[in-house]
Amino acid sequence: MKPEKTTPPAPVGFGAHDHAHCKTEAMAKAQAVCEARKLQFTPVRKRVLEILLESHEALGAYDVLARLAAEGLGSKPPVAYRALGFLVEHGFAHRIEKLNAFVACSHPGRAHDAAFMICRDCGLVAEAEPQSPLRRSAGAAGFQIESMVIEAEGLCPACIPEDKA
Amino acid sequence: MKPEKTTPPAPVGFGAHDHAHCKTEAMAKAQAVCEARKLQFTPVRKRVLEILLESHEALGAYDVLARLAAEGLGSKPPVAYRALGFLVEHGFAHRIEKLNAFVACSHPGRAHDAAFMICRDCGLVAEAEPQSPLRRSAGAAGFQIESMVIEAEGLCPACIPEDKA
DNA sequence: GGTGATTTGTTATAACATAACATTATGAGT
DNA sequence: ACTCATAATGTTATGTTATAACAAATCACC
Repeated sequence: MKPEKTTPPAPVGFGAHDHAHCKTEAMAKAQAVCEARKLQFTPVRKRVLEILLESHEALGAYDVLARLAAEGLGSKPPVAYRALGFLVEHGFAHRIEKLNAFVACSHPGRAHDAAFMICRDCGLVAEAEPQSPLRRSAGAAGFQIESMVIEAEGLCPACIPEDKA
Repeated sequence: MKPEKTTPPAPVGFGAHDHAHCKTEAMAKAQAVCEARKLQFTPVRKRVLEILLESHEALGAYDVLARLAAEGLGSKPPVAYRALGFLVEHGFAHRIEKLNAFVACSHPGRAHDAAFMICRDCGLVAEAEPQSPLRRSAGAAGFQIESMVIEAEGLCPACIPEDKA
């Protein structure tokens, strides 16, 4: 449930990693991308990304809103939804459809499809490279994919009971 | 020589097909599976499946409910949600997370992952075989997948503008 | 420092979903 | 057929997620 310290292996989110580094790096990256693309990385947007980055759990828009409200940064749903929309639109966060919730992106900056593994026990969400053949088979069917979500729900390594590992 | 794929997992939903056959076959299959598993294929459940089968568009629970209500089969949300839950649980329908909506399953009877291509223009939803490598890479990461959704949104062959085909 | 676009604040409501409990139907055993 | 247990449906109420619409403030740029 609680990440320890080491350096990040493949699927980001599960297992030990330097989460402080994880956060500061993501914030720095977002900052840089916003400057490069002349996007306004406003206080609300910045704070929402920080909130998402605090853990690898997905947060609902209303969870985020509650945090903002507690800090006097906005108290009505559209404030949260707009900030989250901005973050998703520019690749700093992803929406997890199965949970109606949001997670910070594990490698922002470049556009990419994403695949997620969602632990139904501890709530951690790990982002992986999708490599889905669906893009190819969609092409064959004449379908033009504009966005794709891949989400798997189950048990993360830490939450699998001893006798079933 | 290139191994041409013939018919097998052609994405069901787009393109011309004998939809009447599509419907009656799916209903017959559901009927048979229910008998085999001693499930109660009640009027409400049957009717909801018929409603979903009327097209390859995804229907929201409240759309389904409106249809039921018009026929005197139930008028409160739980009626629709329960019937849809039954159909999804037993593989006769799928939930499309991106749309908060439901489609009839294109090949019910056997348990299976599903991948969907959702046309944002005409609303048709085609079901394809997923063949996602995520199951393998999840295994490598020690994650036990219990359910998986793959959903691509874009334009179906019929809705792609001439000049971009 | 004016101005046009963007962002935020706010009200109101729409859309989606389920908890809890009463009632009715089913079916299994006698 | 009767009874009990189980499963399904009906109903009330409410909870959760999301957006439309418009006003006010702020920003980017000349």
